[in-house]
Amino acid sequence: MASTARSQAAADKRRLILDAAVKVFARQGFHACRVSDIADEAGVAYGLVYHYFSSKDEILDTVFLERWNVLLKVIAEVDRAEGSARQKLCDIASFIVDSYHHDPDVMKVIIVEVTRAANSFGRTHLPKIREAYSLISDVVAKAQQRGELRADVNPDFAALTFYGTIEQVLTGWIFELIPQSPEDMEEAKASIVDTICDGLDVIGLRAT
Amino acid sequence: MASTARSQAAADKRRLILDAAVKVFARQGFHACRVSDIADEAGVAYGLVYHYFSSKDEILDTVFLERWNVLLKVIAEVDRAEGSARQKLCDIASFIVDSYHHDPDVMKVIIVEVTRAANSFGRTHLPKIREAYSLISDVVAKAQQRGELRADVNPDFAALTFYGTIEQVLTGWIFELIPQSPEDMEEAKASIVDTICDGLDVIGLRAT
DNA sequence: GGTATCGTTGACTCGCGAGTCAACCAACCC
DNA sequence: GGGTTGGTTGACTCGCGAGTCAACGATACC
Repeated sequence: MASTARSQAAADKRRLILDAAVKVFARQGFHACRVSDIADEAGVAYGLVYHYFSSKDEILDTVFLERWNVLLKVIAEVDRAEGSARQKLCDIASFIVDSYHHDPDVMKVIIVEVTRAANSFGRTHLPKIREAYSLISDVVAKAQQRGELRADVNPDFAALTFYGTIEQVLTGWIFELIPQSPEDMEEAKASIVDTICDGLDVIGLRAT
Repeated sequence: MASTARSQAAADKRRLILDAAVKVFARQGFHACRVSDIADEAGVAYGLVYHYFSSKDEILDTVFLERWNVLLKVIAEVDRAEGSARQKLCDIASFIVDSYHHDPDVMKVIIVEVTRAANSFGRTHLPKIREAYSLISDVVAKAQQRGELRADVNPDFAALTFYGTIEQVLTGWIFELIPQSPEDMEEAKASIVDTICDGLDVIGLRAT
């Protein structure tokens, strides 16, 4: 109904600008780039950006929320499903790694400009970011109740470790500190979960 | 020799500005604050800041390097000392946690404005930051050779997990996501190492 | 006590880039 | 085909804040 040729074209333009913004943010960083860079990348006039978005900030907010809400939905679904804690954590890690594999730019922007940008957008979106921590914490807590995971680790702390490791791995890829071939990515999924669940100690050395 | 009353006073002023900058950076963030805020906080004239530092950036660089070099020295010393891997990792975690306990503002600035600021100062100081990863990786690798830690975990990956967890915990404290009484901090030291070394799984569930 | 040195001052410049706006144009409607 | 709506344009404004600089003042040295 609201889908005349005209309003469809408008929606496309908005998408076009959003996608261009992701590219530019990923390439130059949010603060280092100018709004004119986004307009140029999208091939539209400067002013049009302000027709679709009220500010430069709003563009980044939109990029972040669009993707983060998907992540939250996926984690919640994983939590509700049947399966072991290890499987669930693996599913979550896999989804994030696959997201990066599929579209490195969006993930780079989200992590570098929001999640890790504690003083600017990270602060604004702290509640949203905490939701993810909290959902992961739930997965751990439930598994502890089933006796599947050690009960003597604070589930919030476990969530911190799990998410922290994933973020570090993605950051490593983003800044080319660690290899990132498709095989490396596949391996990382397992490594993350194994390290978190099994620990670094050799078997048998484990403290009671 | 170079320690006339005058040059001593000059060194003190430099220190004064540096300390004021830490306070201001911690309170407002590097980008959000103005150089005049630093001058005000230090109780000196605007221009004097530029007598001691060539730019706003150089102030943050100085704050970061001063402290980070201490960290690198400590990790290297820990690595050289006798002791189990668990003890060494605990020493490193303790040093970082104690640093935060002793002077939260400096650590906040280092983490928020440099270490986590991947697109601005994090990029500039990447080599320095990597040194820390590399030193931690060495600690793990040596312990693996002694048969003390599992050999099937990439030591670089282990370093990522270890440092990532610590950074997340400090970030949690900085943004008041997790409790940070002196007892919490003491407990965190042990929790970090236990979780990393022992894993989340209940004993016996561990994969071969 | 005269003068060179160097710390200290704060008003000023200057470039940058986010956001505005008046005009323009193309599709749709009657 | 005249008019209305709504997308599109890009030159312009405007505030901000980093960095400059000319003048000032206190200490050291002879």
